[in-house]
Amino acid sequence: MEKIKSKDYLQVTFSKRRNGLFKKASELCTLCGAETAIVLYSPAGKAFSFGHPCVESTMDKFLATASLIEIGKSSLGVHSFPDYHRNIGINKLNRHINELVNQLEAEKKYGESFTQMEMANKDQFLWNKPIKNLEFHELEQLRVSMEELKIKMVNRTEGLKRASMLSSSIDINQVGRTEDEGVQ
Amino acid sequence: MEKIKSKDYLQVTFSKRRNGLFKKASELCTLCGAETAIVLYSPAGKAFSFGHPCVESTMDKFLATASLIEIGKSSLGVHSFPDYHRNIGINKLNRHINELVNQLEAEKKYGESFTQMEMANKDQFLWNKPIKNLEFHELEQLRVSMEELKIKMVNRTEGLKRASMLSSSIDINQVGRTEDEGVQ
DNA sequence: CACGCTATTTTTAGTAA
DNA sequence: TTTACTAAAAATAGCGT
Repeated sequence: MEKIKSKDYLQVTFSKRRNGLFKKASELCTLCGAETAIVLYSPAGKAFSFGHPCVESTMDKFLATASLIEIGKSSLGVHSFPDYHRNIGINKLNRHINELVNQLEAEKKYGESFTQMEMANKDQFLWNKPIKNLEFHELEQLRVSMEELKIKMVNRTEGLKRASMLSSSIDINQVGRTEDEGVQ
Repeated sequence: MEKIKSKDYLQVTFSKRRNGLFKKASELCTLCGAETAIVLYSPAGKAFSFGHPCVESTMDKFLATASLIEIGKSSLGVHSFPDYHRNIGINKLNRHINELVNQLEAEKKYGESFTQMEMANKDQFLWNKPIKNLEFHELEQLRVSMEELKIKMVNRTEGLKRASMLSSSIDINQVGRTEDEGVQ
């Protein structure tokens, strides 16, 4: 099976097979209640997408758990391209993946508390005033607030560093995790 | 076509059809040289992915252009589910998309400078020492450093707020863009 | 690009391992 | 979760509109 050379046939084939692929995906969704996200770029550079319940939610879920891992770093390019369905080495990778998932979940928590800190903090007004204009007791309050933030940030960056160091040694194109995270 | 009830058959069917889907995708890639990203969550919550040249690059490309739009918000659920292949309303959406793309590019910049600030700042040692142990001039330096960070953070949260407000008014499940962005 | 048509190839359900 | 087998169902190429 090779790349089609005739531009006309290429377009027609792409169009047909795209519909076929999306139909298969939709059948899989209805039949199994699976969550899906598909992104497709035509040879002309046009984007098509399909998702259930929607592209973004599924992608987000994926990015939230597997994200920092450079999944498929050299993945389906060239050498392993025809081997998408093989089942070798998956088990070997599960340890790494689980580590990463835990890593990332911890990371996510920091991220959430961090965001809350940014947005909804009761000391928000302190952060929005020029420091020059603050009274001394306000300054002290801000200092405490900043120190809290500092801790969260340090933890967060440490988490990121650890996660990225871990992930840099992994190279996969298909990942199955074993437990957790019920659908919905 | 309905959701399979028997758990055993559901698993088998999912496994088979997942392979079918990935095979179709890989054929589409070789035949047409298309870029692809597929993410699948099994009914058990297990993640599978396929991508060419890799999941991340294709996703990134997609997210960079269409991202914060809640693509397929009500997408393939119920009403529009069988209409995955329709091609209506694309032009109407392009304006929104362009707005969002600009929004996101600005947003991305803030995010990057913010991350740099966190991680690679030359004052990093200040952030890693207990505040109690800092000399006065170091404290002053840290204060400046924090004030800079504060500005970035405020900008960042403002950007996020604006972007999410914009995106909440859009609702599509398939997007074709008309110009730009040649493949590769 | 989308659609109809049809011979041919491919995929799938159902079953069992 | 995967594989093997087979009859039945579906997708596709190649053609034309």
